[in-house]
Amino acid sequence: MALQESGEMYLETIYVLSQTSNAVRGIDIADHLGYSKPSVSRAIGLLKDEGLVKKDDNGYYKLTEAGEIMAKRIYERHTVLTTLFINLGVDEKTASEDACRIEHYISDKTFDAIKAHMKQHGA
Amino acid sequence: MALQESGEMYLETIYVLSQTSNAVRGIDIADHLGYSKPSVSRAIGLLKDEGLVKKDDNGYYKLTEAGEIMAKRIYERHTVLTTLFINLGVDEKTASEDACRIEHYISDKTFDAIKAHMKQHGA
DNA sequence: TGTATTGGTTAGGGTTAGCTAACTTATATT
DNA sequence: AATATAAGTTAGCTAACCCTAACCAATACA
Repeated sequence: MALQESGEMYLETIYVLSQTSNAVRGIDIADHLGYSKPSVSRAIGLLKDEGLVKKDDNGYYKLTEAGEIMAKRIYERHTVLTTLFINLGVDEKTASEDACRIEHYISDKTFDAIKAHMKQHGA
Repeated sequence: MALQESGEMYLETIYVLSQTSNAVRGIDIADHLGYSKPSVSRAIGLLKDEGLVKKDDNGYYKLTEAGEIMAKRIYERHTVLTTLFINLGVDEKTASEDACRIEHYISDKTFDAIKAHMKQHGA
C-alpha cells in the first residue's frame, strides 16, 4: 500500500539519520521532524505494522528492506528536485523546502522525465 | 489565511467551470471533483465564510475578487506545470495529474524560477 | 540509596476533509 | 393537483495525523 506524505517523511527521516548514526531513537525522529514523542511513537508503530520499520536488538529503529526501498525512493526525489530548483536559481533553503513537499506528489513518470532532462543538460 | 489543497481545488474548479458557464451549481462542482454533494456544500460554506466565494442573485456560485485572485494563481500553476511536464516528454494525462497535485505545494520563488526558465527556452 | 532526567507509551482531544442517510425545497411531469 | 426528480443542507460517521498530560522504566548521579 502506498504511504501518504506523513509516513514517507518518517521513513525518509530514519534513512537520513541512519547515515550518520546507527542508533536512531524515537526522540531523534521527533526532534528532526519537530513532532511530539507520542506522535512519533504512534506513527512508527503503524510503520512497524506495515513491515517498513523494525527495532534492532538494542531497541534502535531500523528500516526493513521494504522500508529502505521506499525511503531511498523518496530521498532521491528530495535530492534531485532540490538540485533542479537550485539550478533554476532558487535559494538552497527554498529549494529544499519545496522539494520536501513535492517529493511526495510527483509520479514516477514525471520524475524520470526530470532526471533524464537534468542528465541531458549536465547537472 | 493560506488555503490548503482542498480549498484551492474548490476555488480552481469554480474558476474553470465559470469559463464555460455562468451558472455554476454545487452539483457541478461535485461532479467535477468527484465528491458528494454534502462535501461540496460544507466546503463552499467555509469558503463563503472566508469571503472567497459568494452566491449571485440566481443562486449560482461566483468567486469574490479575493477568491478569483487565488483561483487564477493556482490555475496558472496548473497550466504552466502541465506544459513543463509535457515539454519534458510526459504524456498529457500524467502531466496534468501531477500538476494538479504539485500546484498546491510549490512556492512562489520556485514557480517564478520555472516560469523564467521556460520563457528562456521558448516554451 | 533516593531522586532527577530521559525516552517511550497510553489516553484522550482537535482539525481537516472526505462519506452516507435523510430531510427540505423547488421544479417538472403526468 | 399529485408525484417524481433534482439540488442543497443537516446530522453524524470515519480516517489521518497532529497535540498535551500523565505515567512507566531505565539510567545517572549526588
